[in-house]
Amino acid sequence: MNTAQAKARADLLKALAHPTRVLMLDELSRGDRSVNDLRRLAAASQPTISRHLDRLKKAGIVTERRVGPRVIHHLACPCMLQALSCTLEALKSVKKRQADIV
Amino acid sequence: MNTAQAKARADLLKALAHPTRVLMLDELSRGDRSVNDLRRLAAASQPTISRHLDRLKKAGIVTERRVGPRVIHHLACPCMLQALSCTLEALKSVKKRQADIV
DNA sequence: GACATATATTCACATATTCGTATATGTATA
DNA sequence: TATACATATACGAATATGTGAATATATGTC
Repeated sequence: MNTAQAKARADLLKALAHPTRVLMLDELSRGDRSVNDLRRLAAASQPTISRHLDRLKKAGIVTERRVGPRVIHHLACPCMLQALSCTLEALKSVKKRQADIV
Repeated sequence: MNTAQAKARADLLKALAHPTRVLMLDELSRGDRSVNDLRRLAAASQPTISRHLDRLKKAGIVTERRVGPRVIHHLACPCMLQALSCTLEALKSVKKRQADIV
């Protein structure tokens, strides 16, 4: 892997690497959602949610379409869900190892 | 998914989300490596490499053992490689979508 | 013990990220 | 056009992250 490739991958991972965005992607995996829908998930202000979504859009993970006054968001890269499920497995593995040491 | 779970997952993703650490994990997927081995991959100083490794260790993704004067690093969480391969697929998907628009 | 090699830590600084408040924009409806 | 609702952007402050230079620590060899 070269440097440019590594940077592109790291940028994609960064786009995921925030608790609020993790929650958002998990929710979007169950269907398209408006900004307000997603806002209810996280304890954050509306502008904050809007910016997190913008980040996901810029990374190309999420797309949007306008329906009346709302902007509906769609998970354009379902493959990124694998990265999420993979963190769950990793967490289990880390916990298990720590338990073995103790 | 609750907030604590989302934070734990995001922390794990953050540990991966840096070009140098992406390169390191890719290299460690092919076998255990010393700090100096990994240093050759990335254009960074020795202290910088050391701290990136520390970050991976604290996240539980990498373990270390001392062999003589060297510290050998081992990928303890091969499951995290899925997150890496998944970014490759996502990058392809994003590029394809952009090409379709153009 | 003196010295070379391998790795870690401290420090100071630059940059990036995240956030809420305030404000602007877009859309629908009366 | 006036008003309400949904979403986006600008701004400034707090915090986190990344970095190299200098230095400290650990290990092996002579």
